[in-house]
Amino acid sequence: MQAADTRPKRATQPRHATLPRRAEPDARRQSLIEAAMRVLARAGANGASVRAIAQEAGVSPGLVGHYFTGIDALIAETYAHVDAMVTRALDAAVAAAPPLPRARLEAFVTASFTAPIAQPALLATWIAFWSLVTSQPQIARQHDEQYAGYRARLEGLLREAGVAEADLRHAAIAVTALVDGLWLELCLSPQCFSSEEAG
Amino acid sequence: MQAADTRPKRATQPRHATLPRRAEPDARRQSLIEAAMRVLARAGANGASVRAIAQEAGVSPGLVGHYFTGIDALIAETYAHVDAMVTRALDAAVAAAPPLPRARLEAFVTASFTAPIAQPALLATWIAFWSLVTSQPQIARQHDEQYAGYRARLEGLLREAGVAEADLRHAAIAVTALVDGLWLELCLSPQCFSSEEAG
DNA sequence: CACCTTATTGAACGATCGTACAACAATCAT
DNA sequence: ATGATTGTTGTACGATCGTTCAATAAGGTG
Repeated sequence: MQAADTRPKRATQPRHATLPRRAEPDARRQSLIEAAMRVLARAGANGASVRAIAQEAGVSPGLVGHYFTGIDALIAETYAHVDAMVTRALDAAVAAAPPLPRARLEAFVTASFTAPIAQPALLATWIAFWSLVTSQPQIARQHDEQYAGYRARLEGLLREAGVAEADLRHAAIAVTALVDGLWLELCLSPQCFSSEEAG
Repeated sequence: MQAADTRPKRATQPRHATLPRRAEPDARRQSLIEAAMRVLARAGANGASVRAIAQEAGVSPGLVGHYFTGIDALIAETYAHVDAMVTRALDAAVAAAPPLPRARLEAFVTASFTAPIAQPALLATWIAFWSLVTSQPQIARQHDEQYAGYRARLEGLLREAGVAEADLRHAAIAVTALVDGLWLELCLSPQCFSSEEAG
């Protein structure tokens, strides 16, 4: 099918000093996911193309198709990676708090507005992922699972803090919504707040 | 420049019974904005192209460039239109409430989860707009203005309800965040709630 | 009627998109 | 060394993107 012409095949562009030319598959996958995060943060959801991400990772565009079924799968895995990072940061904050239930809950909430979480750079990842939720059922399922995990962790903290079992679900939903809403406002327009508390 | 061949120029596709062939400019603009809303709701942010919107409106793709400077401007105006619709619905709900300050505030909040506001179809408009906020300063300014208007209206209701002047700003931000977070959860995963209240 | 204005069309352009695939290169087993 | 395996490249393809623009059609004015 291809128009078979001269076929110059030599590679010329220098790699920008990241991974060895032939890396272990896991490291390469991770490298692509992290490149996707950087491109999403810099260029937004519209600019996160296969070519841009591959160039950011210092590899050829064709390699993306070798590790992921498509660009949507890469974005989904990027979201899962960010979600895991957030979960890790929150768990660490809770573990580092004094063993009082109330303090652990507050550490969970305040950690959502500091550290590696509250940066507007992550917003583009969420937006790119959300834009796939409505159209792709598989993405919707992934979103439900990750959100359920978040709420389950929060419900555990609320139970420790003495919230009645009947109100547990509503309280977790409310706190989640409040945190998400504040986080969204914080990312979209950096203004006065970052020291709010809830309860 | 064009390859001048036979030039068959007759339009063949029947318009789907909307506007006269030559409409008043304002009506045509409105028609394009509403078509953009439908396409955003159906195909998401990725599928909202100039051609898809023009076809939905029953016009030629070139007409979009005649009424808007570009697709980003069309999305921005679509967002402004949705924002105006939401504002109108909220004001109507407040006006229809009993004249007690508390009842007016509750009407404002509960109206955010009913009527023409709480439908997941609007989420795609917000997402498409948010994806432009980080990269386009003009869009960011528009977002700030519209959000400030929303908060100002809410602050007025909170002042009537007896919230202290010092806490007014924080309370408005918190309620806004809570409403936005709940609305976002509601759109992303239709589950158990829609009868929550705050205060 | 002719004339002007302008809404509208349809096609073309260049750019970029996601994906596929044959060729190349690096590592490992033998 | 030789061959097998597979990470990796570079390019090509078809599709679609946003935008532009001469040509056309419709309405208003004289």
